[in-house]
Amino acid sequence: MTQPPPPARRTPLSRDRVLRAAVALADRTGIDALSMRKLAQELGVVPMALYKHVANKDQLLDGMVDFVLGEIGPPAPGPDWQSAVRARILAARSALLGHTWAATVVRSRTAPTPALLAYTDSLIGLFRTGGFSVDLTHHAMHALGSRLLGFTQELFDDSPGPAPADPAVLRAMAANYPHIAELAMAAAHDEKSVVGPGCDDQFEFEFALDLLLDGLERLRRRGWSSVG
Amino acid sequence: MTQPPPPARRTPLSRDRVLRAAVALADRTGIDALSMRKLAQELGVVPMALYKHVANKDQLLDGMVDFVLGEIGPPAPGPDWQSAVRARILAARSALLGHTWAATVVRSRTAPTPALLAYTDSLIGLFRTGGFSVDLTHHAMHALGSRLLGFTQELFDDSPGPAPADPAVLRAMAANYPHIAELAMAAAHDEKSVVGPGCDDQFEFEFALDLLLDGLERLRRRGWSSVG
DNA sequence: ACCTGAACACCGTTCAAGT
DNA sequence: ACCTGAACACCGTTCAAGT
Repeated sequence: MTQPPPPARRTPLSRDRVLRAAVALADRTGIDALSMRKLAQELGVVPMALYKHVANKDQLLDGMVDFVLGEIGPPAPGPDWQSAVRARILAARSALLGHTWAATVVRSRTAPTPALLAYTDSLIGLFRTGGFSVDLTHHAMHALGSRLLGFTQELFDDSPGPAPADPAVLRAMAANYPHIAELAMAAAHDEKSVVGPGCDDQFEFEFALDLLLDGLERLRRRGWSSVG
Repeated sequence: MTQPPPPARRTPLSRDRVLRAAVALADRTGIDALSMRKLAQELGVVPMALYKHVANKDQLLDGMVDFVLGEIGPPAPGPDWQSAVRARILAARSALLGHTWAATVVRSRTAPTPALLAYTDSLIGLFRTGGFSVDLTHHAMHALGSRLLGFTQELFDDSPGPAPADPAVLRAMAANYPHIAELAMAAAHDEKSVVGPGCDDQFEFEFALDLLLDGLERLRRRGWSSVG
């Protein structure tokens, strides 16, 4: 006659709760350690329960991207298109930098999510109201690419390793790659660097961004057109 | 007394043979279908046999990248730094485009491989002999990033799907994302596009590349310095 | 000493059996 | 109708047993 105790159900699962847990888990343990099984365990739930709220893992990752993009906030009006676009891109950058895995996951997506479409649409709007033709806006969007979200793909991770390598190895490096060695030496002694010896990612990002935005402004003023 | 027939050994395994088979398999079946187990099967070998020639799968992928980079060929001298750099980057691009998986795999690598270091070194050399300071060269390399290898990360894949979607969906898209719709309409009707309606990737790549190279040349002429 | 089959510790997802 | 445990079809890699 005694009924079994009701299962100690936590607040019922929802898509939102699944996504929040996934973001938190990825923040804590890294994106490689995020699996459907571990996420289910985290939520005190059997793996298959997740599939009621996300169709599959790809859709989970899409949702996580949208969650982060939601932290960007609305565009702030600027005195001109260039500072408005610049501010918006840097806002996206700081949102993505808040989650170490975010840029990696965005890179792996191919289909746009609603938040990404909305963000893209707002940026196109900034160009158009700033006096860009449809044609030039189109090429500007392609030229900026992932930089619109505040990150870039570097050739390789050039942050200096924890310990300087074996001197013999270093000497061999310098002999084989003299130009790289010259750059590395200069960067290592760079006083202005914020992060100590090595490269200041934020400076490099803004340097490249301004190079592109300045170039685009020059084309706009010139009335550039790809069909001309 | 009858000896067992000698095992019908194919030419013995070597690192080079493993890498060539991996490249061929990835070319044929895509990078997602490339597993250590399938590669071993392709070579008529037990999976563990591969581990004598590559330490693990990461090192296999590194080797594959180096194989593709080896197809770039040596730098050709140009009349000026800008055309020399441009030609070298476009050569890298065409090498990578020969393997659909190459850009994806390069993106996933973090440590540089010998061929990538050699390529990077040669590009730095082109800047330096072209009159760039160490400082400006450093920032130029960061600004170009993966574009040095001839590819960029787009925000999302905007190539038009095979069939135009449900008209109701299209109308909803246009209502929610008016600026994107405007661009998409213009691109779809673009006569000059090489690939039919849609975007001409090669044009977009060169547009952005020239925007950056032109900007860098302007900085070089001005004697720009980050510590100034 | 060398080689390798079986095993380990995972995956994402399907599916049928249970309530 | 709903839920879920077990199973399926894979992974990369370790390791001990066999030659």
